[in-house]
Amino acid sequence: MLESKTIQRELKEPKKGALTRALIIESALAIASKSGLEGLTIGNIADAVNMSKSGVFAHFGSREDLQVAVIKTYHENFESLIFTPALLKPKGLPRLKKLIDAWLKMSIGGDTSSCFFIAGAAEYDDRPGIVRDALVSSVQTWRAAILRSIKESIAAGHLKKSTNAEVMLFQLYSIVLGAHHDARFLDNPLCISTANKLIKEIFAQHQETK
Amino acid sequence: MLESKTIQRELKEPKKGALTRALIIESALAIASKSGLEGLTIGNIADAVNMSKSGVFAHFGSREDLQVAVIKTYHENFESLIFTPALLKPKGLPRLKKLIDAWLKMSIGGDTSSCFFIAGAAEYDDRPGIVRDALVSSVQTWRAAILRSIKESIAAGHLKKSTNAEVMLFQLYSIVLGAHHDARFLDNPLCISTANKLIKEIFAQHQETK
DNA sequence: AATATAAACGAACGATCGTGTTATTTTTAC
DNA sequence: GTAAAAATAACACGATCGTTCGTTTATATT
Repeated sequence: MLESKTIQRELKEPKKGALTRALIIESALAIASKSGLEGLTIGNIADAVNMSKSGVFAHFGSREDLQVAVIKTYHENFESLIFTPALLKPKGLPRLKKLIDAWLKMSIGGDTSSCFFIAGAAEYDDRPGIVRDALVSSVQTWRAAILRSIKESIAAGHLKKSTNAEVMLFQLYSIVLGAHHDARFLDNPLCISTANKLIKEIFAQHQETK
Repeated sequence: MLESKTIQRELKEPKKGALTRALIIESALAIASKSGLEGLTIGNIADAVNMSKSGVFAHFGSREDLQVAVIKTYHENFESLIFTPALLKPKGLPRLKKLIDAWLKMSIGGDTSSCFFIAGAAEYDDRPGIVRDALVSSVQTWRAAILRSIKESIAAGHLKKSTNAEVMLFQLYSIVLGAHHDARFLDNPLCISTANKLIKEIFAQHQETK
């Protein structure tokens, strides 16, 4: 139509292809959140967006490239949902607490969705390839962000100097993994409060004047 | 009934079928340890044992039943490798430490193998069916054993009375999950010593006279 | 040795997968 | 408005999957 055409021109040039590509990824994200990255097939995505398999396929060139694109988008969403909001908190312990808190809350995800960084890690821990590489890269970025915040907390005097940042990262990360495990596999929702309690303990442990 | 007759026969002299069935499971265990339970196919098992697909299939009736049989066998191996040896240690903290220590050591598994209870949990946390049910059942049995040992430690005065056994179970379990994650996904072998250090800390934390 | 039962095979099935090839439609550019 | 370009569809391919079926070979019983 002429109208939409004009409007599209006015809004710069988001070509049609880029739009449907984004739509495909969005739909793929929903599917993968429910069935894992390995549950993604060209066919079920095509069904979800009412397109032909070849139509979907043409946007990415291979299933693996599509999976990587999904991971990349998830990574961006993760940053704007978890990381960026935490930057509003003051550097140091407040920001660190916010990072972990928001992540824990999101990683379990009420109904069917779960955190890619956790679910994907298990899915691809023995499956080499670009999908695993993309996952590892994202997870390492996320871990580096936590680590940085821990170190800032130490530098700011919020945590004691003797704290080993890497060890504390492992502690916090393990708790979230444990909560994910208990919630998703064992269907035990109680674990959330347990995880919160333990996270609080970890912070306290690293604050004690020694 | 016919069943009891069959059972009696099997108990007397193990027919050929039972032997090859055991051989198939053994081979399937090796494959699944490397590629996960979902990496098990009738085809690759048949190749591994030099049999036809239909020959392998006939022993189980379905792929799912085969997977369940593999889990059951793994569970038995786990008990005789991790659980039973720990019973030699005196009830209480020594036995608990042995349980966790042996499990951590085995769960990472030098080369390619990983713990079914951990890898399987992630694989089937959103895949209902008899395979998931078998996994959950095994994991719950294992967790119950740890929990019991924690409570025995409290009763024996090795751990302080105020210790919440379920919370401590969550702590220990999370550390092992974290070690598994770091070792298998991030290829970071350093995590083993970190995990050991933290497990020691957890024991110490629950020993403090408060 | 003859016979009955169990075990294993080989081939094929229907389904689904990722991925090409080719044609058609839709969008963009002039 | 028209031509070039991009997006999508239609169709088919080879591979692999779990499963079924009829047959053959091995084992056990009498």
